Amino acid sequence: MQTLGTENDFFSAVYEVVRLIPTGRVSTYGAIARYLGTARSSRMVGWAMNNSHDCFPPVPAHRVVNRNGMLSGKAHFGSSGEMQRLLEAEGVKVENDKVLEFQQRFWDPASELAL
DNA sequence: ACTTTGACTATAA
DNA sequence: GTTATAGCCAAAG
Repeated sequence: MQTLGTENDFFSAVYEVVRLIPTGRVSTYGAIARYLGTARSSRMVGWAMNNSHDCFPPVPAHRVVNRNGMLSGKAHFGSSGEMQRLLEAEGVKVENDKVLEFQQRFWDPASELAL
């Protein structure tokens, strides 16, 4: 599935939103799911990320963390600390698998894109 | 077609 | 404050 952009699949919708996350910012599964109208499908967002490897353009999944700001999906990246390394490379400080100043770094599509 | 799972979240103790 | 449990939806086995 190449998801050419005209896809209306749940996965594709997630991919688009995640790609909209600015560099140096992070978002949560719940926020994305809620923006898509499926607030209670936060788990599906993560699942979509799992398939994100088949999606193009690549999805910056490292910018998506759980509501607690913890890198819940870091284990799914190639190497240990890969996710954290990417975040730090974008200016997002991470410590103990948790985003520092998460609330400050948090990017909510429902708020940022709603204007 | 049914069961299990999963990168979550909210609530209860 | 943390830890345990339940609810949730959609896809994979």
